[in-house]
Amino acid sequence: MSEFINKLNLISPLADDAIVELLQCIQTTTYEKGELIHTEGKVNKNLFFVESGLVKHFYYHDGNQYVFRFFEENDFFIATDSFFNDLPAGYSTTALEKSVITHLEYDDFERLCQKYHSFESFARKFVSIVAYTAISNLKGLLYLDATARYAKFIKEYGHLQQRISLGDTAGFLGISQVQLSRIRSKK
Amino acid sequence: MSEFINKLNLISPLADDAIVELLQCIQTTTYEKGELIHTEGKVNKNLFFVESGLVKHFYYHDGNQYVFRFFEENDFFIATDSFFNDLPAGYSTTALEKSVITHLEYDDFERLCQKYHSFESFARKFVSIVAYTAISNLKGLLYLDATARYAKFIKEYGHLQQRISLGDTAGFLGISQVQLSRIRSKK
DNA sequence: GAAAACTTTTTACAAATGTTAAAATCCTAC
DNA sequence: GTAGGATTTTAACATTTGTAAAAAGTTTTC
Repeated sequence: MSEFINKLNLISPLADDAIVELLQCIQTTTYEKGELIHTEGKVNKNLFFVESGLVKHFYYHDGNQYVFRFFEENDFFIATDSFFNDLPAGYSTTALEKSVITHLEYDDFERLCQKYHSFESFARKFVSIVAYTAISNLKGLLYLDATARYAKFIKEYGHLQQRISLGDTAGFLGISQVQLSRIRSKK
Repeated sequence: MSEFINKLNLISPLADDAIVELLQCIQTTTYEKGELIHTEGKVNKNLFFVESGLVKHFYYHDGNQYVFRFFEENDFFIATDSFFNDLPAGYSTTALEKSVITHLEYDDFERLCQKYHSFESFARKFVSIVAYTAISNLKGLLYLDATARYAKFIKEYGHLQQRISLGDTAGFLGISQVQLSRIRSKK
């Protein structure tokens, strides 16, 4: 069975009736390596969950690709602009490996929130985690130079190092591949 | 009367009984220019609201002061680490001008969430705004150089330009005062 | 297993930003 | 209105990072 419900329950325990209804709403899809899960510029209000595999949020600016974040097994992700503000997504999400993704449509999400207080509580906790993670990342970007950001990346995402290319790592750090290669070779 | 309730109601309408109880919980304090509202390293789980004035989140790294964000009239703010995760605050907040601040203690916040579904809905919306704002800021930091970040700052905070010093602006942009001065004089 | 495609490293040079210190300007208190 | 303090600008030089292109290394495909 899907890990989706377990993870969700772990964040904030759901009432039984909420679980029953939730189970009827979720759907699971398999994406091949390189396949897009949602696309920049299009509204996509789903809540996604990575059952297995690895995905990245990315977007282009001046011809360079930047990577917002990676999501691995048991991570939730959303297209922030769409989910929170009904806007076209500011980034795409693609599978870096063959990935199995469960998703919940936003209309169902919102309905569950209104119908079940326990689901609304989960929703708040979930959004809190999104906010907290974003703010933590924000802090590092202001004052760390590329070398320090790379060290931070290794500390936080070290276990994924083998699965993420140098190009994607550089895109995540906001530096050029050349600079990252220099940093790697330095010590 | 405090604008706190009005702003809160605007984000997500509250049930009457929730408003009555909420009004009994909030407190208002006046801070002089330069006074600390909460301090880095200490847990502070309050939800704050700026009735009037201007404040900044800031912290030090390697002797340089960095500014997370500014909050003006009608803005909410929190010490993120504490509010979401019970951790010591990762930054301090200080008044840049004489400021009137309303606050709600976290225990009251949490109790109101559990007691009133309408308050939990507000809480989710509020946290959504926090998350969305943080992620929007995050995107800019990755790929914009200092000149472009300054342009973005002027666009978003232009109305506050007269009230924010060059030093604080540089701290917000994550660049040295010298570099900001160069950018300003360039055109 | 060889060719093609892709990824990573290296080199050389240019542009952006940091650091330190001094000069200029602005503000405030008396 | 002036002295002293704070803020902002300018200058000179060092360091970091970007860009472009080539070389080296890996992986994929037939």
